[in-house]
Amino acid sequence: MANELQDPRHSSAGAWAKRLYFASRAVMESVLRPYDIGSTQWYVLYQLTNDGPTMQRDLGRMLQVERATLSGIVSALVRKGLVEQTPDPADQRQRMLRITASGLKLWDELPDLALIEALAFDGVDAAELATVVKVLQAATQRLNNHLSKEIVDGDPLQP
Amino acid sequence: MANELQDPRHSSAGAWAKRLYFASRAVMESVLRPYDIGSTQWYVLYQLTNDGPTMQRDLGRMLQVERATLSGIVSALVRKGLVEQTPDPADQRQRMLRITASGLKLWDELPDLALIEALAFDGVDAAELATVVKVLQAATQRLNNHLSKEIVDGDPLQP
DNA sequence: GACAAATCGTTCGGTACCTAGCAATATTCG
DNA sequence: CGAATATTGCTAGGTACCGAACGATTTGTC
Repeated sequence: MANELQDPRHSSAGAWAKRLYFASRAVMESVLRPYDIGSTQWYVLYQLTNDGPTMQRDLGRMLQVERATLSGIVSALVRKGLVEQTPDPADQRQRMLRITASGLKLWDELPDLALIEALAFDGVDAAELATVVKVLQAATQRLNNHLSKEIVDGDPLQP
Repeated sequence: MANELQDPRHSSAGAWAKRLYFASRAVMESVLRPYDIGSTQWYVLYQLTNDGPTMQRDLGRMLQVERATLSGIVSALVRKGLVEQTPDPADQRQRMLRITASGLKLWDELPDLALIEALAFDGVDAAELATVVKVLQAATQRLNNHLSKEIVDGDPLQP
C-alpha cells in the first residue's frame, strides 16, 4: 500500500486500515501457529464445520477471494488431510469440499478466534464504530467504482 | 484475516479495514501495472527520489516492514535496474540505497498516487475521518499489546 | 585485546492475495 | 444437433507480508 508517507499519509485512515488489518492477521496467526494453519484456512474449516459440505465456487464468493487464491488454500488443506475435495456428480466442473475426521478433530482443539474482533474494539462507543464502518465502506466503494471505470475509460489519474 | 463470517464479522470494522486495504492496493497496482512495479516498490522510489540515498535499515523503519520483506523488494528493484545497493563504507553491515538514472527516468513518467487517498475519502466529514483514525489506531494498539503479552503469558485466548 | 551480545541483510519456507492463460465441462442459441 | 460462449478450477508467475535461522560485522564489556 505504501501508505507511510510523511505527509498526509502515515496518519491517514487508509494507513490505519492497513495497520489494523496486519495487526489483526498477526494475532490470528500467532494463535493458529501451533496448529499449523493460516487465518483463511481457519475460515474454510469454520465454514465446513458449521454449514457442512460446500461448493468451492460458493466458498470463494463468501470469502470474496479469487478462484486462483482459493485453489491454493484448498490444496494446502487437502495436503494436510483436513479437507476432502471431490467433483460434484451433477456438475463435473465444480468441486465439493468436506471436512475430514482429522479436520474435525483439529477444529475442536482450536481456540475461538471471534474473541480477537471483540478484543480489538472492546469498549468502543457503538456510534463511533458505526461511523467507522460507514466511512470505510464508502471509501472502499469509491475505490472499487474507480477500478471498474478505469477499465472502460483508461486511467483517470493520468490525464 | 478470515473476517467474512456471517455473524458479526462480515459487517465489522475489521472486515472493512481489510476490504479498504485491498481495494486501495488494487487501484494502486492497476495504475502501476503498465510500469511494472508494485505499490511498495513505488514507495521506495518515492523515498529515494525525494530524500536522496537512504540506508536500507532506515527505509525498513519508515515503511514499517520486516527486514526479510524489504530485502525482497529491494532485490526486485535492483534486478530491474531502478535502484543501486552498495555497502556503507562506515558500517559494512548496512546497505545504502540510491536511485539509478533509469529509475529516475521511470519515476518521471509515473502518475501521482497521492490522488488515490484523496479519491477514497473525498467529501468525508473531517470529524468523522478523525473518529475513524482514532478508533482504528486504538484497535491496532490493543491488538499489538495483546501480541506482546502473548509472548510472555502464553495464549490468553485459550483459557 | 578477546569474547559475548547486538545489528544488518539474506535465504528459506509459509500465507494470502492478484492476473493471465489453459483445459474440461456446461449452457445457450442459431 | 453443433458451434460459440460461459463457468469452474488449475498452473505459472508476480507482489507483499511474516518468522526463524545463518553469516558477517560492529559494539560492549570484562
